[in-house]
Amino acid sequence: MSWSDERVELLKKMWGEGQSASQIAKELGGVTRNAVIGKVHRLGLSNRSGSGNGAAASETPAKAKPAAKAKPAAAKAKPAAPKPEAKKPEPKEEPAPSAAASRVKAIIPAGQPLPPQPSANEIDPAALAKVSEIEKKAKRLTLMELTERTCKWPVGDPATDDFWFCGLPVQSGKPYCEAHVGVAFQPMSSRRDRKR
DNA sequence: CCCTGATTCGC
DNA sequence: GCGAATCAGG
Repeated sequence: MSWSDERVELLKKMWGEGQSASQIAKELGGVTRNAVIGKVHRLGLSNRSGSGNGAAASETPAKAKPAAKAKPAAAKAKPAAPKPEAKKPEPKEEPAPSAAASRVKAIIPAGQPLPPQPSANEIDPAALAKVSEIEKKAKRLTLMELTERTCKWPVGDPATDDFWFCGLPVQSGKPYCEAHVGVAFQPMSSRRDRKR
């Protein structure tokens, strides 16, 4: 694969959007993230820290990057209210994307919170807003496309066509992306005790 | 362990 | 110019 004009443009665009090199590489196809980074440098893009070296200017993508394009996503879907438990038409049980990898470790370690039950939970509005925000950028993966490191947050109703998994990069080790970890880990504080 | 970008250097 | 290998950090 060579760096055609179009590919370079896409590279520039995505880099400008704050996409990671690996994501760009994946999108382009036929190149590794190293290739992308190398090209970025050759193009004179790259960092803003200008100095030095050694230290990677780690930037958190999906942060302060208002980009409303890239992928034409069906705009709608009700914000928030993810359904727990994806039931697929197979008599299988919980999603177990680890099939291949297996033996490594459980994808969802015991004690890991499951998605909140819509009826039995109140989630921080800010976290929810964040979620509906990122869901626009979600990869919308199917069950089979999930991997050990894609967000497994279910969106929509499994019984309808509108069902998919977030699919964004997970937050190290956890089963969900950053935003979804945010709501999944909500401490049940908003539990005002009902004084019967 | 996973990830990120940065740099080097043989091709 | 290219990108794998390596480095450095989170």
